[in-house]
Amino acid sequence: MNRADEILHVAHELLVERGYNGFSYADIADKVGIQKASIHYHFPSKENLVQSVIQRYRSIVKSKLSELDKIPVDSVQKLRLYLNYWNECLQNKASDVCLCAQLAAEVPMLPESVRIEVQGHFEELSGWIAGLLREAIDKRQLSLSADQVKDEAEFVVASIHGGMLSARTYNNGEYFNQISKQLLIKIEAAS
Amino acid sequence: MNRADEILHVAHELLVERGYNGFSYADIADKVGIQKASIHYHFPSKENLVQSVIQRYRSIVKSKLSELDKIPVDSVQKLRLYLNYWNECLQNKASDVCLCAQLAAEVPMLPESVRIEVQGHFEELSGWIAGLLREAIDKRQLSLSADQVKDEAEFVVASIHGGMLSARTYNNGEYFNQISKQLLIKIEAAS
DNA sequence: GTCTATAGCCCGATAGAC
DNA sequence: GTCTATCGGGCTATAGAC
Repeated sequence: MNRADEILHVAHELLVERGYNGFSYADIADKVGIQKASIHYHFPSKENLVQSVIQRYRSIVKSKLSELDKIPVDSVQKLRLYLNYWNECLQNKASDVCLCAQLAAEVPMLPESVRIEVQGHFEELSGWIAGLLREAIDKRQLSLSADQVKDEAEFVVASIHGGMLSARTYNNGEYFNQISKQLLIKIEAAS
Repeated sequence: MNRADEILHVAHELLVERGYNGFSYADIADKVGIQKASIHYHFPSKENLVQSVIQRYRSIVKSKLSELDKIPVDSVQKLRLYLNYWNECLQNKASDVCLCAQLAAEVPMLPESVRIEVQGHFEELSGWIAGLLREAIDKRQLSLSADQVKDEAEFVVASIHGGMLSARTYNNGEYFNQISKQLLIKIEAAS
């Protein structure tokens, strides 16, 4: 891992833990073991750095979701695998939420380039979930009309992000686990 | 409204918009039309000020919820009224979310006294919703076992807070409206 | 690429006059 | 209660040596 990647990795951790306004170049420098000024060589501004962190995150998410898509299981099971991934993260550390769910709280203050990336992730995630729902409808595993799919997908996204917020607030990943179980029960109830 | 209340009111607005790390005494001073130092006379530290803002918020919430409890409608309708309240807030301004949902994202960084207030609000809200669910079960409007009530209430809280996050991210209160509609559909489906 | 040094600004908080 | 002035420190960012 080269120095730029190292900085992106540490910045990601700090962003998830503390948000845009809650971390500084000094924090990164301490963790990486370099000086503040060296970070500016790789990423000229904080806005640029954070945008790069999110772009990297989004590309990782995209590849993980397409890996999920390749697994030969039904679409509700794919959603279950996505929820399990976050459940494992949150059981280890209750504040280890999705980067974009974390930054969503700061959206009104974020530089525009960063805000656009956060919105982009939300759209991509709800788009992926909408795809799962359509697949389940086609296979008669779900009885939902086509014009309800988008709203249902946004509901699923909101429940997931809200579950992360609850786990973080109570400092207990088990809240996310229970909330995601309730979510799956409700989705499967519409079958 | 005396000066202390005025400061609390403005600090609340700034906190909801920008979070704990996103606003300063200078911001409050500008909006109220006084000097920074004057704020310290009323609230010696930022931690103290924010704790006071949340305590005031929680007491207002508590009185509004007990007003709702007095209305002679069924419990699902009470939840609908709670959701409608937030829906109106978010239609006017998509970033006008619950103070504690906003601060939840910053929980790992908050001073302990503030974090405790945020957790307290979460518990109180989910407790109120659990009460509604039990009432509906007693009246045979909902078929849910007693040991599912707490998880169901936490799920409702998470969906609401996640809906606020989505409205803020997309800068569009309509997202909250749709998400809260989906939530009510799912709750009523279990009847 | 990384360093030291520093500019320029904002932060929370305090002292003391009025 | 509110003011002016200021302290000590943190912030992002830049300049320039190595």
